[in-house]
Amino acid sequence: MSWRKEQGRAERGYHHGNLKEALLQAALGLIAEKGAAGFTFADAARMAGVSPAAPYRHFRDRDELLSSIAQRGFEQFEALLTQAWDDGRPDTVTAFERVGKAYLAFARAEPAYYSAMFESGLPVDLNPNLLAASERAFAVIRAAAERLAALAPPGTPRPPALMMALHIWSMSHGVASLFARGDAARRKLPMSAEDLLEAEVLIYLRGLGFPTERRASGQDAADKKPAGAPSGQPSGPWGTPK
Amino acid sequence: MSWRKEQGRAERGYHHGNLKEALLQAALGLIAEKGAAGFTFADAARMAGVSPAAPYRHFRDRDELLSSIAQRGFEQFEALLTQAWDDGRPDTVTAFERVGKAYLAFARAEPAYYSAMFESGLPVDLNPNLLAASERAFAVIRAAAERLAALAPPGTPRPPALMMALHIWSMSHGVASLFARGDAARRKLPMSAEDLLEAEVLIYLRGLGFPTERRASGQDAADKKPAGAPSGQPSGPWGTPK
DNA sequence: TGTACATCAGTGAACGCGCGTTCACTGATGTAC
DNA sequence: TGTACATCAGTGAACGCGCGTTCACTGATGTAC
Repeated sequence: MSWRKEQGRAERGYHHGNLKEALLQAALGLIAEKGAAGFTFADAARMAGVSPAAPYRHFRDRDELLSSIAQRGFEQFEALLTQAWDDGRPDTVTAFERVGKAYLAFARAEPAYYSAMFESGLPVDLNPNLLAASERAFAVIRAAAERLAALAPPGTPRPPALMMALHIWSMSHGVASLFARGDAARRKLPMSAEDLLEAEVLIYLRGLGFPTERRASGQDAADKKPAGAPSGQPSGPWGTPK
Repeated sequence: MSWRKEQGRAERGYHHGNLKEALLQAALGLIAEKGAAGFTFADAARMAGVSPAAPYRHFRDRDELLSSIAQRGFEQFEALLTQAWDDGRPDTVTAFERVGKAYLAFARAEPAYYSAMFESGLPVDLNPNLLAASERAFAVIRAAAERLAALAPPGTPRPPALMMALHIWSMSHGVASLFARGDAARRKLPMSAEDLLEAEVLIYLRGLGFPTERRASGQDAADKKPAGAPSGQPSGPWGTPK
C-alpha cells in the first residue's frame, strides 16, 4: 500500500490509473472487517475514492468482484502450499506436516481470502475459472499425498492417494475453520491450532504405518526447523499420556 | 408445517398466537435458501404474515433471532449426537464412527442450522447461552473420546481425551463443511462424504493403536447395521490399495 | 356471571438510510496521418 | 511535430427499492372483584 492510495481524489486526477486493483484491495479490507456477506459494491468504490458508478467499468457486478477475490485467493494459497511442500524436502513426512501448517497460517493471515474462498457461498463448481484455481491448489496437496503413498510401508492397508489428500485437506480445513480463523468467529482452544493439527496428522500417518518419531528418516542436517521448537517430545507432540 | 400457517392473516385474527416460533421457522427457511447473511428481519416477518414491526415484540434485533437459531441448532445437534453415540453401544469404535456420520447427516439435513451455528460469523465465545449450548454438544464428542481413551491399547502413545475429541470434531467439521453441506457451495467429490470420513476416522483410530478390522470386538449380534451396507471390506472402507 | 381494567401482541404509516444500477456527460489518453 | 478523432475511464445526479426502526394506535386476552 503506497501512501498515494491514501490521498483521495485531490491529487489523483480524473483517471484513477489502477482502479481494478484498488477495488480488489478495498474489498479485501472490507471482507476482513465485516465478512464476505457484509461487503458492498458501493463501499468498495467509496474506499477506492471513486464514484459508485466507476466499479462497473471493471466488474459486471458484486459477484464478479467476489469471485475475482476468491480466485486470487486460491492462487496465493497454491503458491503458499507449494512453497511449504518444497518438493518434499527434507523428508516427505516433515514436508507434509508443513503443508498442514501452511493451511492454518493462510487462514489466520488472510481471513478475507479464506472467507471469499470457502465461506462466501459462491458455488465454486459452477465457475470454471474458480474451479480450476481451486483444483490447482488442491493438486499440491494431492501431489504430496502421492509421494507419501509411494513411500508408505507395506503391510498396512491404505486408501488411494486421492483419498489421503482429501483427508489432509479436511483435517486442515476443519481445524482452520473452527480454531484458526482470523476473525471474531474463532473458537477458543486450550492449545494452539498448530499443535492440534500436528498431532492429528501424526496420528493419521501412524495409522497408515508411518513411523512418527520426529525426524525418523535421519535427515536432521537438512531440517530447517530451529532447535527448541515446541512439540519435540519423542512420543509425539502432546506430552505424556496418562 | 401445518396448513394453517399458509393462510395468512385472513383467517388468523389479530393475534398470531405463535409468532416467535413462526419467525424462527421462517428465518430457518430463508437461511437455507440464501445463507445466514442473506436473511432479513423484514423478510422473516413477511413470511410469517405479520407487519415488519411485529418481530420486535419477540426479538431485540436480527442478531438475537440469529443466535436463537444457532442455539436451538446446537441443542438439536447435541440430541442427534447423543442418540448416535448411544452410550457406546454396541461397541465403542462402532459408536464413535456413528457419531461422525451423525455430524455429516446434520450438516446435510439442516443446512440452515449448520450455517447459523458455524458460518454466520456470530462470535460464539461472547454469547454465554450460545457458548454453553455449543459446549454441551461438544461434550458428547468429548465423553465418547474419554471412553475411547480408556479403552486404548497400551503401548501406543496417545494424546489426552480432550485433544482426541477436538480431532474428531475437526475431521467431521472439515468433511461436512467442504463436502456434505446442504447448499450450493458443496464441492463435488468422487466418493461419498460418509465414506471419506469413515476411512479418515478409521485410519486415525488405527494410529491410536485400535484394531480396525470391522466389528473387531465381536459384538456382531448387537450391531444394528443392515447386512449389505457399503464399505465392508476387511481391509478398510476404501477398497484394495495398489 | 358480568363488568372494568390492565396487559399484551400486532398494526400501519412513516422516517432516514444506503444500496445497486442507469444515464448522459466529460476529462484524459492514445493513435492515425 | 501537430492536429483530429476515437476510445476509454470516471462523474454526478437520479431512480426505485427494501431495510431497520420508531411511533401512537388498536384489537384481543386475561384477571380481579
